Amino acid sequence: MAGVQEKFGVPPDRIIDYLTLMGDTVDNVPGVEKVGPKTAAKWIAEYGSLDGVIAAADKIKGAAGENLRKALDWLPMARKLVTVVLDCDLNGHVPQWPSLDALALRPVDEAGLQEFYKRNGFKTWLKELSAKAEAPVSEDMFAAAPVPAPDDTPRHYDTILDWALFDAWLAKLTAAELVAVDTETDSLDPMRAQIVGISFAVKAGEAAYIPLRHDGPDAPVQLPIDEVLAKLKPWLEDAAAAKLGQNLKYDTHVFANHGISLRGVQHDTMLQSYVLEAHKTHGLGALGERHLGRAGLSYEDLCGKGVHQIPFAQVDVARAAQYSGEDSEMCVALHEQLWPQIEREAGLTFVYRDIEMPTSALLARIERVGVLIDAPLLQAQSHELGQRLLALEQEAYEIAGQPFNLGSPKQIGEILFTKLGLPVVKKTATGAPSTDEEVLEKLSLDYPLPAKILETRGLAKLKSTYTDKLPLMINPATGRVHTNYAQAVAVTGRLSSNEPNLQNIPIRTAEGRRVREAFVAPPGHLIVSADYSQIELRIMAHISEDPGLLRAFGDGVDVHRATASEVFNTPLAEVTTEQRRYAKTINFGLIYGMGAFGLAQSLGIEQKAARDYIELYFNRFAGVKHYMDNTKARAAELGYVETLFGRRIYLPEIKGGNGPRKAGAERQSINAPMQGTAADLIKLAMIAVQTALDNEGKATRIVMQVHDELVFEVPQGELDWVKAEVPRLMAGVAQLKVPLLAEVGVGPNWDQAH
DNA sequence: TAAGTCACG
DNA sequence: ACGTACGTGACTTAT
Repeated sequence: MAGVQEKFGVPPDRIIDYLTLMGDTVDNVPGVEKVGPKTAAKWIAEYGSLDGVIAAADKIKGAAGENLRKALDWLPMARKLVTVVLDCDLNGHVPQWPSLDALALRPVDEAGLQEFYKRNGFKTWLKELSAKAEAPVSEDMFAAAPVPAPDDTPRHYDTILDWALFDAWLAKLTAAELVAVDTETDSLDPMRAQIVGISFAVKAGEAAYIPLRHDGPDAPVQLPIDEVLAKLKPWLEDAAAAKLGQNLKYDTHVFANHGISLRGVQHDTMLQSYVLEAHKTHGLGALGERHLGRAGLSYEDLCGKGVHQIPFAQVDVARAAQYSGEDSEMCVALHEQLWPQIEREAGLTFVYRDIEMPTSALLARIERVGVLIDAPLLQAQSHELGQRLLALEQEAYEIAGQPFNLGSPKQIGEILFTKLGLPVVKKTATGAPSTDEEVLEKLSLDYPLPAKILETRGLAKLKSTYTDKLPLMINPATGRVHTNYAQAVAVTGRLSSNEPNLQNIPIRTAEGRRVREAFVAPPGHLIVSADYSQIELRIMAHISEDPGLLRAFGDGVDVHRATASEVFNTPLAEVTTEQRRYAKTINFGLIYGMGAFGLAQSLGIEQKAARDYIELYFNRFAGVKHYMDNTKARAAELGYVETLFGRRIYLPEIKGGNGPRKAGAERQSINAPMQGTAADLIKLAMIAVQTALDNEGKATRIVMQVHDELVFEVPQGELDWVKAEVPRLMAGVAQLKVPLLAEVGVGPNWDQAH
C-alpha cells in the first residue's frame, strides 16, 4: 500500500478506515454481501480510485461486481460519511457518528440516512436526531488530522559492492553517535532468518545498503558475507556504540543466527511509538505516514504477495537498497521526532528507557532460549483425544439422527434449532442463533445432544490447538519451542505471545492441564513458576487507598473472604464458600468495570440482587467507588489514563458521543490503569530477576511470561537460590501501600510447578 | 476473509 | 432501544 498517499491523498491507515466503513455500509444494503477492505483495496489499486471503481462496476466480474452495482445507490452516502470520518482523525477512530449537518448530504434523502442508521442499530442517535436536539458536532472532533508536510529533503542511498565504500562507511559508523540498523532476511521466522542484506543510516535521508546474498537473475557480484560480518562484528557487539532501529528484537535474533551478539541498542522507534501512542499501529510505514509524511516502499511493493511473492534474495539489488536504506534512514528521522516527545515527560521516559527498552533485549533472550516440550507425550494425548472424539461423534450423530459437522456452528444450529426444535437462548452478533458454551450448558439441562457437542468441542479444541500443533512448532535446530512475544500490541502495556501462543495453555480443566505436563525441564533441571498473587486487586487497593482493602491485604488474609465478610456483614471465620464465591466474582468484575447486568449474568441471579450487592460493596469500600468515579472523570478530561509508572492509555471515545461506545471507554478507563500497572510491574520484575541471575552468574533461565507469572528452567543446584530470591525480587520492584506477594512452585513440568 | 468459538490472565 | 466485563491469539468452517 505504499504510494497510497500520493495516489489518494490520504495515508493508508485512513484509507483502511474509509474502506472498512464502506464495507460496513454496503453490508447493510438488503441482499448485498459485504465488500471487505481487502477486496475494496484491490479494486482501488486496479482502477486508480474509488471513482474509478464505481465507473468500472460493470467490468467487475462475478458476485462481487453484482454486489457493487447493487450498492451503488448507497455509495454516495457511504462516501460522504467516510469523507467526514477521514477529516476527523481522533487517533484513527470514528469518534462519533456524525450529525446530518456535518454530513451535509445532498443526494441522499434524510429518510434514506435514517434507514441507514436504523439498520446500523444507532437508534439512540436516531432519536436524538429526530428530536432535532443534537448540538452541532464540536470542532475539535472533526478537526483535520495534522498530516505532516511531505518531506522532500533529498535522499541518497549507497549500495556497497566494494571494500573501499565499505571501509568508508564502517569509519562513518564507528564515528557516529547513533546509527540506525536494519537487516533484510530470507525468512519471517526470527530463529531461522538468514541475512540477505544490511542497511545503515547515520542521518535522515542518507543510508547505505550492503547486499550480501542476492541471487536474482541480474544480481551483481557481492562482498563475501562472512568477511563483511567479521569486519562489522566488533562494532555490532560494542555496547558503547549506540544503535537505533525498528523492532530491533528481530534484528537481534537475525544477528544471533550469524553468531553476532548485537549490543548497544539504545533506541527503538517501534517502542517509541508504542509508549507515545499505544493505541495506534506501529509499523514503519504507518509511522512514516503519521510523523514524516512519507511511507516508504512496502515489503509487498518489493516482493509481491500471495502465490506471486518472491524471496527477498530475488529482489533487484537497486530496489532492495532503496527499500532497506529508506527503512534505516526513516528510523533516524522518526527518532528525531519521537524521542523529544518522550523525553519531555518523565513518566514516559521511565516507561520507555527503564521498562520497554530493557524488556526488549530480555525478550530476545527468552525467545531464543525457548522452552522444552515433550513431543511424544503430546502425540500420545493427541491419539487418545482422537479416539475419544471418534466415539463422541458417533454418539452425537445417533442422537441427532444424522451425521453432521461438529466443528460447524452453523450445522449445529440447524440440527439443534431447526431439526430438533430446541429453544434459541441467544443470538450472535450477526443474528444467527448462538451455540456457544453458555447456551449449550443451559440446553444440556433439558436435552442430551448439547452436552455431547460441548464435550466434543472441548476435546477438539485441545487436540487441534495444543496437542497436535505444539509438537509441530519445535525448532529442529534447538529441539525447543520459541514463541514470539509481541511488545507493541496490547494497548495496556501487556505482552502478547504468538506462534505459538504460550500465554493461553490450558489450566482450568483437568483435561486441559495435561497439556502442561508436556512443558518440561531438561535432565538435571526443574521448572519453577513464580506468580504474583492478586496483583490487579492489590493495585486497585493501592490506587484507591480504600482502607478496608488496604487492611485486608496488609493483614495477609484471603481477600475474597475479607470482601465477603464486609459485604455480607459476617465474621471472617463464618464466611461460607458461596459467599466467598460471590465476593470473588464481584472483585473480578470490579476490575473490569462490570455493571449489575454482568454480575447478575455471571452469578446467575436477578439483576436487582446484583445491583444490591454492588451498592453494598461500594458502601463498604467507598474508596473503590471514588477511584472509579475519579478515573472516569480524569479520563474524560484528559482523554487518557495512566499507570503508576506513567504509561499512558488513550481513550479517544470517552469524549466522543454518548451511548455504548462511551460506556465501553469508561470501562477501559477503570481497567487499563490496573492491567497496565500490573504489566509494568512484571516487566520490571523480569528485568530485576535477569539482572540478578546475570550478576550471580546463575544458569537459571526465564523461559516464559504469562502476564502475572514467570516460568523458569532451573538447574537443581540453583533451586534454593531461585525459590528464595525470585519471589523477593518480584515483591521488591515497587513499594506499594500494600505488600506485593509472589508465590513459587516447583516441579518436573509446568503442571506440577503450581 | 469473516464469523464463531474458546484457550489464557 | 441498545448492550451489557478488560486484554489477548488461534483454530475451524464457510464463502
